[in-house]
Amino acid sequence: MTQQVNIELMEQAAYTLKAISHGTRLCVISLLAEKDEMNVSQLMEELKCEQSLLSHHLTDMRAKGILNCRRDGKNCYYSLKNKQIAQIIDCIITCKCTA
Amino acid sequence: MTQQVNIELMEQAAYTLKAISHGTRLCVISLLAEKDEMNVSQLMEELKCEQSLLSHHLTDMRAKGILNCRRDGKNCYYSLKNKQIAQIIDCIITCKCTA
DNA sequence: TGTATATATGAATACATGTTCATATATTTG
DNA sequence: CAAATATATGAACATGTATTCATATATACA
Repeated sequence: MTQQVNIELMEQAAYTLKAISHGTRLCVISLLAEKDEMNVSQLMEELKCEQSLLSHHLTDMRAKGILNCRRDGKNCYYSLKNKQIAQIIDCIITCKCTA
Repeated sequence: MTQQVNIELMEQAAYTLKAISHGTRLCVISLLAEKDEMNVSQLMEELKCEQSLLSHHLTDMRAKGILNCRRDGKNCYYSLKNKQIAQIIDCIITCKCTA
């Protein structure tokens, strides 16, 4: 009586996917995949995103285990908890191209 | 003056990601990656998902270019437009394990 | 200690997505 | 053609997510 799909596992995957399914958030991931670490001001500048809004995005992604944060003086440096997550971006783009 | 991230591209990627970021939808993708084609009744049975709700999910994923649909008599058979999309599931699961 | 800078937080609102229910449509078969 | 089966659709409602705005907190520095 083995299941064909592990529904629980898919729910977990969906939880993480939801947390990154947003233009700005994918941009953050893409940038952090390249630069390893960036502080909020740098991200704001790069993404032309308003301070508070960006902060909400970052805080949420951090809460959901996607980002790490380290404070250095006045600045907070964010980084990817697991760089592999950036592969998802390539994966979807490839899918659309191959479609 | 080259951009560091292609915001447009990330928005497009987010559009597709949003369309699959749901437990049931990931289950559908996972099943179709294995079985190539399944009709709505088979999916309903496998996923214990109510007819109308499943139909909405399928119709939307089809509209967003993720699924294909072919009618054969009374049945509609769904399939993945591009099997590569199933890699996203493995990708996230791996990310969480490696994290 | 007061002021400036960097970032976070909370509440309110706006917007999007998921779910349900009733009903419509397409196909097959008697 | 009427009934049964498989699936889709639309409207209403519920729920979740994004955005804004005002304000709080943390750190550095004069």
